[in-house]
Amino acid sequence: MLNRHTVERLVIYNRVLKDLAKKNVKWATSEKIAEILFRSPAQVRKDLSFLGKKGKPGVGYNIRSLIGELDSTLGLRKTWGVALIGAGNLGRALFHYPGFKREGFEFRAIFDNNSSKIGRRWGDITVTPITSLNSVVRKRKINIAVMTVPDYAAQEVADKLTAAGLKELLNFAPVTLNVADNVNVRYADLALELENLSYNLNHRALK
Amino acid sequence: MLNRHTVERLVIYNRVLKDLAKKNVKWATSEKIAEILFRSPAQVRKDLSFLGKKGKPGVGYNIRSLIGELDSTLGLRKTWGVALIGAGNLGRALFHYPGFKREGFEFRAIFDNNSSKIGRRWGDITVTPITSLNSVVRKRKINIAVMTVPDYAAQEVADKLTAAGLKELLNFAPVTLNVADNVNVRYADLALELENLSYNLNHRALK
DNA sequence: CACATATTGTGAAATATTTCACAAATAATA
DNA sequence: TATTATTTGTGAAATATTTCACAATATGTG
Repeated sequence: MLNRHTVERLVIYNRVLKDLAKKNVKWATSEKIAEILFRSPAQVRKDLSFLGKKGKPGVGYNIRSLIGELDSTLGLRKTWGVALIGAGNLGRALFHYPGFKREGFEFRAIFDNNSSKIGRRWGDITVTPITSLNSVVRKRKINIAVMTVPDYAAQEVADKLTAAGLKELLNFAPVTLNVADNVNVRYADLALELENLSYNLNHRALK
Repeated sequence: MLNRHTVERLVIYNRVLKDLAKKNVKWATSEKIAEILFRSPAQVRKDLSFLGKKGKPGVGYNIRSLIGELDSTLGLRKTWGVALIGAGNLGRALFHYPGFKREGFEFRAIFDNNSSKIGRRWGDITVTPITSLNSVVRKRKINIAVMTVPDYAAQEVADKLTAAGLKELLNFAPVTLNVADNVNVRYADLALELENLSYNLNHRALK
């Protein structure tokens, strides 16, 4: 089992390699990859070494085979079922985000408790109240939940999702969720991202 | 100058403290804060110690004064001007995201080169072609750019933004940007977030 | 084939980050 | 006021992560 930081980097190597493949590049050295990502070649090699011996000394890594290996390790050869919880503006944007389908993530359900939204159709999916969660998760093989609910609702929604057996959550609500150890939450807190930039701005101003 | 990881945590402490303040809690110990965030009390204390001595032994931290200190350090007492580059679905969702204004981030310009979007009004802001970037950045005091442009356009847009003097970028395009050392980029790559979860799913399946 | 050149894979060394542990400081109690 | 309970702030120790450095391996050339 790889640690979180390594996986975060593998995911990025994969993207960079797919970019290079699109440009018809066949081979890349650890130095080349490191240069694109502003990292050290040693780190790239150590990270990639977790995949087994895939590089050729004197030559580098074969991009196609490395992408294949990364896709396997990262679980990107499969299609995963995604449920969207919260049919608001942000939910809609994510639902239409092209990057998801491309990597095998398929929205299969949309939940919202707002009666003005229930029953509406987004593409071929109907917005459903969250009371139907358990059966939908089972029937449509949902693996991942993307939470775009208001902050006050987030913990309760997370409880329901995990009770329904979901273990992988992507949370856009600005709340730290309290979940069991075997549940993974990734936080995409957009305001916090800006606040990090704000610190830099402020620090520049003070200099 | 604090390191990136510390700032990332300060930003989260600030959010947690504001939550507690909303619930009328007046004091919090490092242990309490750590518990909410699943971290160690020692780390909370060490992080907060960068603000100077703000805690009271035997009691903990006064939430109001700590929030004030964090807001100052993080630059959240000021209002920052934000430009949105890319008037698509995701851009629209971010534009309406309530968390930004609350913390003093104000959208003051929207750029898009798509002629069908130029001239449209979002609230009281008109979508403008990116050719007007330099003058708008100056006139409307833009400090931060939020990039929701397609991946193929991202580097070129980043070049223009930095040429216009912007040094803080929040990038939603799935591309590693090549920028000068004095420019900060934060990446919000939504597909990568799902791919991290995918690794966990896959690993569970293999067990 | 011998030699030169390039780059991997990986223990060991160097850095960075986190936790420990405890003296100092505060408050509550008698 | 003395005593007890807490909890901070912080050097030192423990962990974790990254980089170094080099033997091993692949390719190209004459």
